[in-house]
Amino acid sequence: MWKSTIHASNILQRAVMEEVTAILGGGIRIGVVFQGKKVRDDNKTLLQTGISHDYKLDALGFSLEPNPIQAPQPLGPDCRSCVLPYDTPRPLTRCPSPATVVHTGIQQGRPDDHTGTNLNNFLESDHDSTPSSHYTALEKISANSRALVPVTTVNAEALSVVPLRKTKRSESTQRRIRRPFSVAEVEALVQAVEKLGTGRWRDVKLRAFDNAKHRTYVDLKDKWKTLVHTARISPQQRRGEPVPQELLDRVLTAHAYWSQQQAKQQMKQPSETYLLL
DNA sequence: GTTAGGG
DNA sequence: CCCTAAC
Repeated sequence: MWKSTIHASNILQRAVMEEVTAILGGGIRIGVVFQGKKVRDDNKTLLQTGISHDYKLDALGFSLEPNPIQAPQPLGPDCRSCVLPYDTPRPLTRCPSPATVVHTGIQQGRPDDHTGTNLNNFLESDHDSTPSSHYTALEKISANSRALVPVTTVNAEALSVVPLRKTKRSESTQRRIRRPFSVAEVEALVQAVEKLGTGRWRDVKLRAFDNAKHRTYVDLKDKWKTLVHTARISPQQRRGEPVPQELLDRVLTAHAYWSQQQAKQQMKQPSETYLLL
């Protein structure tokens, strides 16, 4: 009976949680959340987002984020343990960079590229172990610092229901910081997959990202999944540093090749399971 | 520990 | 990215 209530509260709770947790150290920002998804103010209108002012307003929520200048900064390279012992709503435990200030001009352009351009055996091994790098914060800030607040009509009810309770994972595992793949990394991934296929991520990792501590084979597998998707959508729908079309083409080619390859292998070994039956 | 997929 | 069922 109270399903709808739970739903609404979950959305807001999660929204607040995510914002307060992942962006600490970022700039002050008021993000709008719709159906559990943050609404990017990129170039999409509320309408395009699905929010059309009269219904589903209960699915709208907002989130407030701490100002970077005020955000605590007594954190060292490893701040995974700076969490409050109590069920506080996600304390400021990130490792933001104090000196990092919003570069109002970075909007779409990413300050990312800092990775060597040597494709063959690039492999970054240093600047990756420091979560305090400003990239994350900068990205978020530059991405959308223009606070938009069309949350006027939000039901006071829905808001009041927000548990604002303890955040799961709080004490334990801190969500890893976002690290967009550079074109160089994509190049290495593609090259490795073309050679090893899409079912040996462990090997792909060892082959092309052996010294990239922050890239696990699961990450590579996930990245490949998004690359295939990216290659299929229109260039206009893609985000982040554009990946050379040439690479995306190779992704589709390799994906098609290994897909058939995988199908053939399953044809020869229908699993000895029922050979035993 | 590694795969494979959904969340 | 995370979470995890399967293996």
